Amino acid sequence: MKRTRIRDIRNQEFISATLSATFERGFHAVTMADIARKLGATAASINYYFGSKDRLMAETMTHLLGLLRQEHVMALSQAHTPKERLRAIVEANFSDAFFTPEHCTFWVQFWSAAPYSQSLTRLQTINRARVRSHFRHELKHLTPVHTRETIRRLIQSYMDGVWVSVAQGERKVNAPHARQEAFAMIDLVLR
Amino acid sequence: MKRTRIRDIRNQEFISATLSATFERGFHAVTMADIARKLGATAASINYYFGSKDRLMAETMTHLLGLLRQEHVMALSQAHTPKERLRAIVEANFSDAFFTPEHCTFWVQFWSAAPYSQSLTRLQTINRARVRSHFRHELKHLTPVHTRETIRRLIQSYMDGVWVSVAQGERKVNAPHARQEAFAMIDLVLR
DNA sequence: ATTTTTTAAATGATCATTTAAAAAATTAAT
DNA sequence: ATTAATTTTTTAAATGATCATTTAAAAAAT
Repeated sequence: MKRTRIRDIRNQEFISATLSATFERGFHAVTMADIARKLGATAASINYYFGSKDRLMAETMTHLLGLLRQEHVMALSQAHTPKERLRAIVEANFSDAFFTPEHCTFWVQFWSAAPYSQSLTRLQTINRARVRSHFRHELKHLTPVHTRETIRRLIQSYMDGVWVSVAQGERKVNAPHARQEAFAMIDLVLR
Repeated sequence: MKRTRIRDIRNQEFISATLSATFERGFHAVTMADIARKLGATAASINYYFGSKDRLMAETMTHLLGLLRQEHVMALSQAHTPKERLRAIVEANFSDAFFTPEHCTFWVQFWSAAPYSQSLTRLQTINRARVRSHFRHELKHLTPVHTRETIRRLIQSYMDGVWVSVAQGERKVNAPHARQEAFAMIDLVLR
């Protein structure tokens, strides 16, 4: 009945602190102490809960992936046509909750680190396969087979690129506007 | 007359070694010793030539930026219409010499590190402003004003995204095919 | 009492950078 | 050319700083 209250709270808190500290200092420069300081805690307690910095980073990323999936599911519940379901993917990526400077920054740094870490590579592979498969499924109904993969890569690359430019601080973050531009992109690209 | 021969040779060699070692180990994980080892040299000699690791990284990036500009100028010399000049930007980004896994990887890691380094931010800002201005100039002749910025961002984000997916090892690198898909993208997007 | 959580301090490893000296290359003088 | 002096290049070793992680004990909670 009384299953681990504190532990869950700390997990959430440290993950939040990780996002915030990483945004400020960068994925590799950020130290355990930086993250702990955000909560007035100590680096040792992070290890008590997460075991290692690597695991903390991986769990933070897992948290973001979960959030993305959750936003996707939510958007999907309103969608009833293939085109709407395609737009639901875009809506999730550029949702108010998900499309923030902290998240974009963490994500881009994750891209940069993933190829050099077993556990991050695994997360990356799973997520990208999931999104790819959703795209393929919806595009089946929307575009002829010979252009399908080109169009899928175009849409996916576009979305990745937007994240890059946000992480670069180049674009003030405006989720509704990002969604609008992404929808315009889809309309251009699907005839 | 006898101006610095060795120095120029070493600069080139160390920059090459930096690209190669960074590709293997990652921007932040790679050590001076890793890079020096590629040449059978010693970390101290990198400092003799570059002064610091930061400067080495910045100069490596400067080298890549120079290569990109050079490819662009080359492609531009064959272009005679606005559309051709637009395509020249794309050609440079996906040219055989430039569009390699090593370069894409270094570039993505540069994106991730740039916001946290004065000197890298500077390089980043200058380069992106340059490319943006070329795009704007050519798009003036190709698309109505009210969609112009949206289309520019679309094309630029697409290109950035392709780099991300290459750095992810997700896409086997095939420069001619990348150019072809990018040209298809432009045609879709410009009516 | 017992278990869980937290911390201060110790540990140990890794590096970039500096230093001081050796090695190579270059120049100048015979 | 051959030496000798000078300058440039290279290195091994020292330095010093930074961290993640461990440990052992204290605090809090149950």
